[in-house]
Amino acid sequence: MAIEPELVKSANEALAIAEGRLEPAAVFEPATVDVAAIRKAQNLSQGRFAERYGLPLSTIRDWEQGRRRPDRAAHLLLRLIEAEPDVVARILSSSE
Amino acid sequence: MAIEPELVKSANEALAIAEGRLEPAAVFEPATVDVAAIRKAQNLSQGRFAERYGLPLSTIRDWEQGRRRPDRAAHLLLRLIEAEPDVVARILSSSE
DNA sequence: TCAGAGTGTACGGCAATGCCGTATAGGCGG
DNA sequence: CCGCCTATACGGCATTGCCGTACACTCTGA
Repeated sequence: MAIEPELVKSANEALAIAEGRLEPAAVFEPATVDVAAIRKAQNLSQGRFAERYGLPLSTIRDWEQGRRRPDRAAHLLLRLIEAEPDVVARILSSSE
Repeated sequence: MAIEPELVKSANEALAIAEGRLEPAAVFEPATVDVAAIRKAQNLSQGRFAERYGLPLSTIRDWEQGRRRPDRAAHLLLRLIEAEPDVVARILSSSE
């Protein structure tokens, strides 16, 4: 197996970070969100949840089934729905 | 020019709706959002806006330049940012 | 007992977006 | 004149958004 310069570089970087000689770069957080949990905390079925927040049912399904991962905007929105469900619902209903 | 059965069908449908014989189907609202306006209302540059709400600058750009249109989740999020900027910022900052 | 409604899992599939990068241009302070 | 900030424009690929269909399970009323 040939030596991969890129891997060597990365390994040295990891070592440097581990030893505190380097700051870890911004990492792309897996950003997991338990959509089902957020939804269930509000006692809503997938359908009613989707309807309540104006999102496509199929998209909710994809998220819950792990087939797709919500992008950043969706991610933030979900956290808002989790923390302030009524505020979100109010904004949505106003002017729609 | 050949007759297009689909168009004829649509035309008849439109007529039926116009005459009240049929309910208009759910229409996909163009759902335009003036991201730049929302951002400027908060006196933020594209960069600071993106940073403030944890969104990729490139995505903000795409939206403002009309190259891409925010999907439903993003759309709702933008309306939340517009109406309740501080609530959104607060939720975002908590736990990140 | 069985048809039907409601809920959820699973997945095919295409158009469209998300997000990264680079090039270009105008304004501004040093 | 150079560097910095801000914004427009766009190439490009992986991934998602969203629609549709098929199945399985549970509950309810005829």
